[in-house]
Amino acid sequence: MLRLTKRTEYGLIALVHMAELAAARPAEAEAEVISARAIGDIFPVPKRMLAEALKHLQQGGILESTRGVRGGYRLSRSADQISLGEIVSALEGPPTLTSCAGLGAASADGGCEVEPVCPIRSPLARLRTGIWTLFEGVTLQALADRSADPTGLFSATG
Amino acid sequence: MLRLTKRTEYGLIALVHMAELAAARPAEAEAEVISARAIGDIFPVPKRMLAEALKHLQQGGILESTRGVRGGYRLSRSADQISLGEIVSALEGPPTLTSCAGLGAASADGGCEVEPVCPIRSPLARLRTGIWTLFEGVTLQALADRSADPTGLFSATG
DNA sequence: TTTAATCGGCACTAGTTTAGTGCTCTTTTC
DNA sequence: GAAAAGAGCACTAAACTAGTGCCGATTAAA
Repeated sequence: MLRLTKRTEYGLIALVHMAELAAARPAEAEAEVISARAIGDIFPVPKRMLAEALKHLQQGGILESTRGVRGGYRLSRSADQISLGEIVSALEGPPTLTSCAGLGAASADGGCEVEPVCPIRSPLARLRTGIWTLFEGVTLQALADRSADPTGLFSATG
Repeated sequence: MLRLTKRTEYGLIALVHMAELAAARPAEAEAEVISARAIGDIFPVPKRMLAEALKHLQQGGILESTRGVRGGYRLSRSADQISLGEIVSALEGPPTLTSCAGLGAASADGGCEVEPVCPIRSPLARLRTGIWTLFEGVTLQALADRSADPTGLFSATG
């Protein structure tokens, strides 16, 4: 039912936490790394799943990782340069909405039977674009700013 | 990954088809019923699943049904009075986005461990509202109008 | 140089959801 | 009464999700 996965939830929790840490730091200070373990100690989430999410975020270019003792993760950019669309895309792939409405205009996994006569392909593709635009317009910064006016979240939408 | 179910796809196909039939009819004419079989003969979709979808739409108050020979379904209102939000809600329940972010502000299935310290509950609830607003703003009429300007779909968003 | 913390990759299990089908009952027209 | 159509219940198989286990690679520190 249009639901995000747990992995995405955990990833978002970690990212928002990192963004809050960044906001509390003086602007000139370099971001310090924080380990998956440290985040897992703060929030009662399955640590392995959290690590899984962080790994995906690193592969998606949203986090930078440092290995070894004292290693960990940090945001690869400032929080206002990271969009929710990017995050969700890294954690569970771009939203497809329907099996046939992939991002490329063409069909999907082996071809859809209905496609030649399908009356909803085009409208659903437009709808998918609308959702995507919504996600692209929300920054990690906006997510982390708890005092933000709700409508402010979607200011970049129209 | 933010995907609609097949049942929803089939339901949407049927609804868009009915809306197109309605558009081709003179305004004063009463809508004729069309059977699940007849729709299934037009579009190559599993007929039973289609029937399942139509049943849900009837229960959701979007379609009216007539039983018996010559029975079938028809739209309970004109296509511009039916929102995509209603349709999706009837076919697969309202979009929840996350397990904890139900429509009622309170928690969900048995209580979330993270909730007391969760940094994303509020922002995700706002995001869910945004998606929901998007869905509410798209009418069946707009979905059925294939020549519509893509941006026209989302005119009711901002 | 050894140890321990940390990320990185592969694989596995159990539970839930989704897709699709079968059967029977009720209603209604012919 | 026969046939067409919706309504309801239950079932199976496949796919996806959540979560865990294990081990290798890297690196700072003792």
